[in-house]
Amino acid sequence: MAALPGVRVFLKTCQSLSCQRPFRFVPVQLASTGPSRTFSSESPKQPVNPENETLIQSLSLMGVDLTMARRRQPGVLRKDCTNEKGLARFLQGKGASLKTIASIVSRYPRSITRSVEHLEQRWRLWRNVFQTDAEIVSILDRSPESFFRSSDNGNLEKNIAFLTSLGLNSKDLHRMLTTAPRTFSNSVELNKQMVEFLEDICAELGGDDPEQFAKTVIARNLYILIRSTRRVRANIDNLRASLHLSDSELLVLLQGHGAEILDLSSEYLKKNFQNLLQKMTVLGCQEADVKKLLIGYPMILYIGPETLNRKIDCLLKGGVTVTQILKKPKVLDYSTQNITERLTELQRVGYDFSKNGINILDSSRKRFVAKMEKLSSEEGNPEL
DNA sequence: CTGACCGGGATCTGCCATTCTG
DNA sequence: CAGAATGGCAGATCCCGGTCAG
Repeated sequence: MAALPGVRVFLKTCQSLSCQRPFRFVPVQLASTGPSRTFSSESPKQPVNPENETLIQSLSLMGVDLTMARRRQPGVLRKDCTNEKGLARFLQGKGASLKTIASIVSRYPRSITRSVEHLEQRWRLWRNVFQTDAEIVSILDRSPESFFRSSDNGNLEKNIAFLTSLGLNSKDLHRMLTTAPRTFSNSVELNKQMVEFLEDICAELGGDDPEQFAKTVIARNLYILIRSTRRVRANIDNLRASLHLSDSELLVLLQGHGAEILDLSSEYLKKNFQNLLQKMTVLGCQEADVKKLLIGYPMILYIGPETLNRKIDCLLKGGVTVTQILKKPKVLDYSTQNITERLTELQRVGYDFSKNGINILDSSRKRFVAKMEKLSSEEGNPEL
């Protein structure tokens, strides 16, 4: 937990921040020497500590949304020493537009407290994973917090080393830092906890290669490391309980597509499961059918109750049977809109699902269109 | 060539609560 | 104590195409 006080001290001392003091604004406080005065007049403790006017102006000039910044990290706006100019120059040098920079500072004001040395070091570390500055800029634009929330570069370095040591290759790391950049701001301890947790799960379930297991789960679900072990555990427990899975069945599921739903909010997962069970029961399915469905296609739990029901109803109305859905649940992967359109088109040409199956619903748009063209032309020349 | 099977790619932040630190 | 750092949460799919057996 105690993450290297030494590193932090070091970083602190080498920050060369530009100091802008609102020299003449402070005295208000200092002047209040008379104890009685201070006591009575300051009762509504509005300006405990006033904002740094010079800083405010500087930010304003940069186009920073002060209302937003104030709402997010009011303390930053009161600081005497900040580095907004250095930050702006630095980011510009990396190819960020002024608008992007303003947006970054608006959304994560603390970014202006980082020194250029610190920024350069952090950037270098990110460049271990990314090939270009542009990639990093686009992520900062998306999620400034991921880059700036932690000032601990040592920790970041250790994270990269740790994640690499798990056997994640550079492609995995790249995807991870792209899609779940927060992972790299977690303390290594936190990330280790999750990995150990996964390894324990594997061992508990009688798996023989916990490390491989953890790696597989993480590679399959890059969001795992920004979730709490509590959540992941709840999801695993729920899956096991609701599906009545044996240890080995569960192990297989988690290493397979089951991994992809582990990061869902556990309440959401539970709700979706209950809805699915109910829906399928109403449609005449046995629990065993549902279990098989889920083992074969866990991603179905990703779909919210309303969407799922709508899709299923839509398919049924279009002439698809429950049995066909059970056999080819991947058709639920597509949007209701997409499904509806295809069903309509298929109906128009008299496509027979009972004869041809429903695989046609699970194909890319390009392939579907090509197929439809063929069907229509055959309709035009019946002798073919 | 065709279709079934399968895996992969995109996407996922912004806020609040708690704990640490000077 | 203020501010910094860190942990945790809610939100909620869709689509494409390589490959291989037939």
